[in-house]
Amino acid sequence: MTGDQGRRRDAIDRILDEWAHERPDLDVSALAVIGRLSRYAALVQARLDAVFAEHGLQSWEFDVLSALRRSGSPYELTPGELDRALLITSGTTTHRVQRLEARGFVTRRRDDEDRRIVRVRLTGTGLAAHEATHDAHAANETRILAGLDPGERDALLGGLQALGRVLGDATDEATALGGDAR
Amino acid sequence: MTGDQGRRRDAIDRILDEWAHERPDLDVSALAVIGRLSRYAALVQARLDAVFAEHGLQSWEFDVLSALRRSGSPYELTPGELDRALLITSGTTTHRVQRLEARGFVTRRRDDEDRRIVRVRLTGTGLAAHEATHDAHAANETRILAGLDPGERDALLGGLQALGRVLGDATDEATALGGDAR
DNA sequence: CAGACATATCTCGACGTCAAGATATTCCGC
DNA sequence: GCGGAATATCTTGACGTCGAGATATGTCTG
Repeated sequence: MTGDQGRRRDAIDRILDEWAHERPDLDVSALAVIGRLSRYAALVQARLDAVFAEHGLQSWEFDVLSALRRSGSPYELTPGELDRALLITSGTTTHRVQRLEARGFVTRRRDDEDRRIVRVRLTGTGLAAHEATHDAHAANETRILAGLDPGERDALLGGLQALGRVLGDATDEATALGGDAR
Repeated sequence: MTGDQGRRRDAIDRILDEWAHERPDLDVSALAVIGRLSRYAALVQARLDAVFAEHGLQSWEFDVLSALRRSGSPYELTPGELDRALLITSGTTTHRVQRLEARGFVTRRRDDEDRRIVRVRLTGTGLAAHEATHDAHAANETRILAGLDPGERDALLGGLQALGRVLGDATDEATALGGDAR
């Protein structure tokens, strides 16, 4: 039902073949989707990492800088906001911010109104590091998808949007860990 | 061009909105795809992890057991084959196999013909652990996708297959790290 | 206004992974 | 059959993340 006539066989096809041989009774159609989602996300991430590395950044560094940048002037968020934006735990945020502070990319200061709150703010250096990397990163993302024809690309986007709906990824249901967008 | 009329807005839409406000000149259409790919892969993984945890397994444990199981009787692979099947480094494989051996799920032995090679074999206990978890896992994957209508699901699968082609994920080009399929 | 609860951040220890290189074994060309 | 290259696995140290809980501050209720 999914017309893979003539398509080049990939690593997931081989896994499906193995299951078909070992357990022909199984329905592997969900695996065909979820296996690819997982695998291709990892392959794409590796390609993104390569460009970040060329600019002397780790993915996690770019993620934080990007979250601050897109929040708009004065490029400032609290650790809690970073937790939620990046789907990471608070301990991870503390650690990330410490290292970005050490590189001079952000500053930290207590809020005076509510002294529980910390304000993490992009420095000029941090903004410059983001700017210097962002164009190459965006071009990289565009290049990765350039091999898709418009129909395929729309299908992928539409399918992912539907998946997002199913996963309940709407404003702040904030269930889980890992992953992010830059 | 991608008709998101009436679609519920998700976390990626909010990120795109922020960029549209901060840098209206940017083309964020690739981010709309790749951001979702990354985020949803992580959200799906969290759901899979939950079922593995109910069965006393970590994802990485199930991954290894599954690779051995689907390889067919005698359920035996070398560490190198596991590296390639699971997209992990050899050091990680050594570590994983040691811990699975400690749990009694696999055995390790040197090959007699070629003493560089190790044979990692599923034990009865390991096979049982896989069997006990596999059905729930498969049902979980099916359930995650159950909210998609057939057209959406085909679009997602087709889009991912096209992406796989673009990423060059064909037999053993083995570029990168992370991710896997179960 | 005291006490209980809520919120925000940080600390600590454990874990899984990677990258680079060490070791052991086999293959190959001469 | 010897020496160097190739292959397979393991070792080591560093790193990023998590989960649970500690600390500090703020809010609300009676």
